[in-house]
Amino acid sequence: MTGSKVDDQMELISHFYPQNLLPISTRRREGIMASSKVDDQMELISHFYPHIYAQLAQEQVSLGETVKPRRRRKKNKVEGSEVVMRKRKLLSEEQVNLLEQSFGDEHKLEMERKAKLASELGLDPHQVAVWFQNRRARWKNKKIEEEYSKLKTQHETTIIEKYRLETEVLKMKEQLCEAEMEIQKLLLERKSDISSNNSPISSIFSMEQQHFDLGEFGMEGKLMDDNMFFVADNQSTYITLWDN
DNA sequence: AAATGCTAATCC
DNA sequence: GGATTAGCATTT
Repeated sequence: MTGSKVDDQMELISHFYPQNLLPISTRRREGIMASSKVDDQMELISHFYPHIYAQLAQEQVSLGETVKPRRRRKKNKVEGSEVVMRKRKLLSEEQVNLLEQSFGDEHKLEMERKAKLASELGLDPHQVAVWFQNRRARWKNKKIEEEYSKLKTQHETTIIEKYRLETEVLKMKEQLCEAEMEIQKLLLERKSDISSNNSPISSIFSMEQQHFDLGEFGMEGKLMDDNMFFVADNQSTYITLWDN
């Protein structure tokens, strides 16, 4: 890696992440490189002691170093022939905790709260704003997913109930069909009996049957003739014959 | 090491 | 504010 490339990189880092332009950066410039350890150190400081980190950053600024937070540039962008890589640093657990706590209180972020949080966390207020924006998006997604799975289980139980009811209807139709067939069968038997006996046609098909109310049994009955009794309740149909 | 997940940051 | 990108971590 050439020196100028390192410089270019530093320029980019400071461009996107002015807060990274601190003590260590000089060492990098001087080619001592192996930056990862030093970076890790600063990262640790920023992660676990955001206040101290913020303070350090503030000192650097007041010492006159040109660390103006310029507006961030985008992603992989071709500048001349160079491909610019965007850097990204995760927030520390502590920072996230405080942000979460704050988000729990109120999803919206007014200027005052933003500034306060930013200084407490040692972050750019813009970062805080972005965090809240993203957090709201995540929250909304979660809500949508919750609503979706709620509707899904609701739909599933409805489908099951529908199936159960359809089965019940089928069963009842079958029962009804059997009962009607039984009636037909018995009526036909009776009819042929009567005609073979050559006896006068009884009142089976007329409206003159005597009507009984067997309320005590929750049934209704009709006397068909001397030894046949037609009973119907809401479950099934019976023909009761008794010997004389 | 490819796939996947998460999320900070960017763009519109 | 929504959609998207891309860096980083974790999982497979």
